[in-house]
Amino acid sequence: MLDPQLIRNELDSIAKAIEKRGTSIDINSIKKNEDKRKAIQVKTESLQAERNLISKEIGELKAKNKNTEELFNKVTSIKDQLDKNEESLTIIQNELNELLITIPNIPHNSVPIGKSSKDNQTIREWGKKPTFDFNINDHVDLGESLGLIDFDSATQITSSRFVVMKGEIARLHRALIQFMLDTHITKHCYEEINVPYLVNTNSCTNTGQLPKFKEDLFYIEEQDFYLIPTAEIPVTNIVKDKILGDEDLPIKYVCHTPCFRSEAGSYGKDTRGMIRQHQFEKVELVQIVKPENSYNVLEELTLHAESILQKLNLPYRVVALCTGDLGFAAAKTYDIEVWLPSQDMYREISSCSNFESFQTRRMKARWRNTVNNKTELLHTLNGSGLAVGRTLIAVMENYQTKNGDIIIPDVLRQYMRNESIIKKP
RNA sequence: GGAGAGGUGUCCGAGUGGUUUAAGGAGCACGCUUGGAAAGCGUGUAUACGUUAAUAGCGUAUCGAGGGUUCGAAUCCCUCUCUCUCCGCCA
Repeated sequence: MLDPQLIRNELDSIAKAIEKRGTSIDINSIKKNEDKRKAIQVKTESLQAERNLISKEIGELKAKNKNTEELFNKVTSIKDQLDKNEESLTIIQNELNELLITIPNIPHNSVPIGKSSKDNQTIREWGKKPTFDFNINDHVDLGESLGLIDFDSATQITSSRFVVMKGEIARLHRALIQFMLDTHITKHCYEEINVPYLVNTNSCTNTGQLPKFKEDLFYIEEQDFYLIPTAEIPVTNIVKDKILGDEDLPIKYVCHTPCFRSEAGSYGKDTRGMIRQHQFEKVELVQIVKPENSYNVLEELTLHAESILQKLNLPYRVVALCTGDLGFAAAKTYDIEVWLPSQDMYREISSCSNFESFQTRRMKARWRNTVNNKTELLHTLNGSGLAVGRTLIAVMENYQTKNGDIIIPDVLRQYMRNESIIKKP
């Protein structure tokens, strides 16, 4: 949600900024509704004030057993007016809110202008792409010939876009999670937390997944809960309705969860393998910070995610999303893309965003500024550190041998009984 | 799943229709007092929105959430929600 003050006073420049995303907002109906809202609200509040005053007088007179008929008549006519005003105020506020809640965040000045992912800007590349003197396999062939990845069973159990991992691959998957958590906890000073995987509507609205992107989520109608598509939702909502002190900040959480995405509208996309699943695991970094620090923190948080790839020695690049590719709630986003030899391209493995006060305004998450003692909205950031399934794919493909074995990266061996290779049986 | 009791400010806690403008206490902040501290005394101590040059005043809303009754609701009614206790079930 954007600042209502800004929307009121600088609607035109906001509209311009939003247009960079390739979406437009209905300035006229916002303006019209806002003017209407203001007029009705002022009128309603003054009627309420009048009513309160007279009601109090009635109370005082009654206490003295005096006649209240005159005041009674007066207040009755106010009440009729007030009822009408209150009713239309509620309607207009709801209408306005529905409009405002569908407006995306304003892109930061440093975000490159563009229409689609083609216009994203590569910021840096890291690592040396491996060369192979044999015909390489993708993770599907590798996993199936090892007998350790089983898509057929998953389809049988549930449907397509699910996977069963076994033995050393399941262990490697778990090793990645352990390694990521341990790194962020000990090297980058995040606090580990464990959160619910089912969330309510309000939490999803606060972080921006609702109301616009309901079709991307798995919904449990019975209880009106959603399966989380990312730990961002439960973790960020921890600060909902809180006023934090200077000493509480910054908040740095790392959280491992499964993520559930319906992937509606991606039929035919990445149908092979584990790239795009309905269920995958992710280690998520979330920071809640003072506004003045948020852009430095975005750089820092991105580096934290990158460091996992560096330690795994997986080649990657960092891309600044252009205005047209930016997510709904984000003001700025860096995607980290890992090298997948089988696809001969970089694929997204992390997305690090600064949401500024977009989410905290919906959440009412504030801190008390020690300089002026006023409450101010916090800034929120998050990034995958990293998507585990895709990291597993990258490890398998980049570390494969001619025999179809997988070399275990050095940093993971301590989690793998110090073994150095996953061999075919 | 069944039965019962609850949700009031930073915290504890009073409050069953009208000087409640949410009592009282604790905590915290500032001041007075003191050689210093404690005690004591005094003052202050929520959030959001509107109005405003203003973090001054004034107005409005908020006593778990939403709706209703009423001139007037923390208080009465309805729905939901969360917490606690007992029983049942259960990893």
